[in-house]
Amino acid sequence: MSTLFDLTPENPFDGPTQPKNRELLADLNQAQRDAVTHVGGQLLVVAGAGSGKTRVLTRRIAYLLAERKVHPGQVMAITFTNKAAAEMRERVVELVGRRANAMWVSTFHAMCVRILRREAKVLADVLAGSSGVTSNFSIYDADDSRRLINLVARDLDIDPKRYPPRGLAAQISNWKNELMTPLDAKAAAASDAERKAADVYPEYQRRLEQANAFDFDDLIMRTVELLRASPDVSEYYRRRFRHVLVDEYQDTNHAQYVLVRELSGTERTESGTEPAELCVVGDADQSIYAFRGATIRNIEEFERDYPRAHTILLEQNYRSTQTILSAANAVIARNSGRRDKRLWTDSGEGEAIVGYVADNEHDEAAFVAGEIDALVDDAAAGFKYSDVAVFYRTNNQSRVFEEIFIRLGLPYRVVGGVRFYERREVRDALAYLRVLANPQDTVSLRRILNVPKRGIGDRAEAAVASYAERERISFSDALRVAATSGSEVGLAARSANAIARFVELMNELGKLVEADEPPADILEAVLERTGYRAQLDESDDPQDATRLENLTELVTVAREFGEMPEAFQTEADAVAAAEDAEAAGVDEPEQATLAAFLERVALVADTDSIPDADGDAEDDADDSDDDAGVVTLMTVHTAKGLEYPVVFGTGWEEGVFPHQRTFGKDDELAEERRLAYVAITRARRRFYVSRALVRSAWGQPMYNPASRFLDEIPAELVEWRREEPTNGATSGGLPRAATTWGRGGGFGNDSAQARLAAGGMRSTSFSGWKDDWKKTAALELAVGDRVNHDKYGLGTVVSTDGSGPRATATIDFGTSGTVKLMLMGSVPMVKL
DNA sequence: CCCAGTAACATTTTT
DNA sequence: TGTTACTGGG
Repeated sequence: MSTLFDLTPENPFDGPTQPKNRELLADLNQAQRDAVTHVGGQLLVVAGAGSGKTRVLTRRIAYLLAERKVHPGQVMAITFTNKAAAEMRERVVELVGRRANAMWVSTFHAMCVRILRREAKVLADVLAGSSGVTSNFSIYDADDSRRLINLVARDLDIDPKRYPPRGLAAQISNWKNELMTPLDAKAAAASDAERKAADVYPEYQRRLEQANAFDFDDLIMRTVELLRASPDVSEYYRRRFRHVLVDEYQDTNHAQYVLVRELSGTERTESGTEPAELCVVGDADQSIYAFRGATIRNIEEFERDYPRAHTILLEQNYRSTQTILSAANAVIARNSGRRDKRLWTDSGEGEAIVGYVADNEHDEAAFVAGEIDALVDDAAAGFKYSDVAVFYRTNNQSRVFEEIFIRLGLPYRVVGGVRFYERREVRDALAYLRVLANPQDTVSLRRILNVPKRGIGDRAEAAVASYAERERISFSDALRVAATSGSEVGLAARSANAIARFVELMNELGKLVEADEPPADILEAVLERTGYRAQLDESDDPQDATRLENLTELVTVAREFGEMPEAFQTEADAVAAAEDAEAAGVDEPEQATLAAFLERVALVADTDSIPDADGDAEDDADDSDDDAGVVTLMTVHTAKGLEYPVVFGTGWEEGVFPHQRTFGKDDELAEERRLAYVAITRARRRFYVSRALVRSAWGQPMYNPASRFLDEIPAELVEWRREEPTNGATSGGLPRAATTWGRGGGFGNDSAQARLAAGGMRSTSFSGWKDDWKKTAALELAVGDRVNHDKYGLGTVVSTDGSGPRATATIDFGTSGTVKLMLMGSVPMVKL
């Protein structure tokens, strides 16, 4: 059975593929081959899940280079993630060799940054509202831009209660995604909230310009504006890139759509440049980012916008069993107005989908954990932990899984949530670097002005801000005035002195930048000289210890970046960057280095570290005792593009998945359904679906009926391991039943939870734990205690957290690693 | 200026 | 229920 999967030519992660040029087409099906070899005009490849879309893209590029003698420098491939870009480049290099490195393969955003930095001079001349922009501009992420919007809204006396900054930010972002200027927005604003946002928008843009900064949306929008405003620039890129390829096309928003159109062109230019060959690959059924501005319209109307476009459908799936595909097909078929597409495979029916109805979320987690245990134990099945993924709709659902996985000692990893570069200490440190690279960066400057505390309080900051406003100078310049003549700005001597010391500090650090010190050294200096590290060192808050570690990690990242840039940017990037810098007249390498590091950090998400099905995650410097890897937990959204032999789809309940918020909104419900489709189609061999009759939502027990998506899976495909009890209180499906189930603490003894409790596993009942935990002797541990754990062996308690049923201890088990364990109930561990 | 208490909030999030 | 952001007292 498993050989069926191993032998499929498709899974691009499997096995070495090194076809010679002639063999670029050998292992492709007809549709794939057509897509690879198609010549001319625009090509739309509608690639169903698992149909080998990445393979088609990479082969097409390889084919262009090897067979059609296209120069690599003429190829631009655009993706959404750095990971996808790196992967694509790597595979093309595997196919045709290193010269492929001369291609531009990058994300939309990275590509735009590259163009904007390169053309900064033109930009300042040509574009209204960009005269303050230089090539060392900062990139503001969502958090930065929200801060700035917050400042602007406050200045405009907008009530943050009625018009929360995040709402304003979202609205402005939407407008930018639609390429709407502040004027357009003003004209279009229909509601009160929109009018407020339209008031904020122009001022926000002004402040961005003043800060020499672009937000994420600007990167795209301003590039479009640049291409439109400057025929020379536009012509340059059109001539240069004769082949434009776009991955995940269904996720493009309007601005990105126009960007691609501007880059590739629709007709011959005056100077005789023909439109580039444009190849876009996507799947409307996997469009799950409409809430961020992605519009299916781009794919659905591709043919209308490009009347001569050719379309190719990839429907043969090389990933999943027919059972899984049939389920996915049946669910997605309920969406109206879609292009009919039915995935199929010749690899056989496979196992039935397994369904489970749990009493509550803890029972559901117990079922999942138990099942994973069984799958991995079953040597004949041959599954490793790393073959398994657990999906949920919202991040907060990960908690129960973590709890039980910890209790049972199942190795796991949660992907998503708070990301490294979003941690406060990391952002603080980076803010220093950004100010050093770009002193006009007001948001970063104000962020670190009094971090660590140095006596520049809110009042002083406000005084400087209003002085800057009054004199129409930047905050940074105002700060310098305040440092020399505090009274001019209206400051007490004490504040002025504090500011003077701060300015002096930044000047000192600035010398390091000018001296072309490597980013890591500058960062070290920042951490030392600002007292940031010292402050954390002195703290006895255990969280601060983690913060220190994160900062050390950041230094390491910077160090690696400085020492071997090839680990971060490819050789071609380096060459092109140098070339670009030269073209732009940027001949200050020290700027380039720090700026390059910051750019990297700004445009990189750390989803890049998702452990893949082979279990060798990039930054998995882990302590795993065996090579079985870890179970991966994540939201369905982050699962897009991935695949696992075994997938657990959890929380398939009305109100959870589909989410409550989407009720009554057809378009959003359709997107939820696509999300369900994505979830199912991630599975290669086994798919599990589960739901809980009762789930605590914000402290209150909620009774949730089965998800409509569950009902849409043909019944004959599902083998129910446990169904909803038909007797008793729950049959009515009324909220009052929730009380019965939620409060009763009882569960049928066929539940996974009950089995777990009865089966001698180290567990007490979950729903009754509030009453029970006191009876069960919880292990009382203190820092420094030595313990012996059945699974991990000898260890030392590093820290403890929580109390009562939530008590946990972080224990260093030496070679077995450091593990966080719950102490409630009978842990398989004794205190020595 | 700092912290602690509390009110308000609670999809999804490639960049 | 758990977290985060703000406010007011010390």
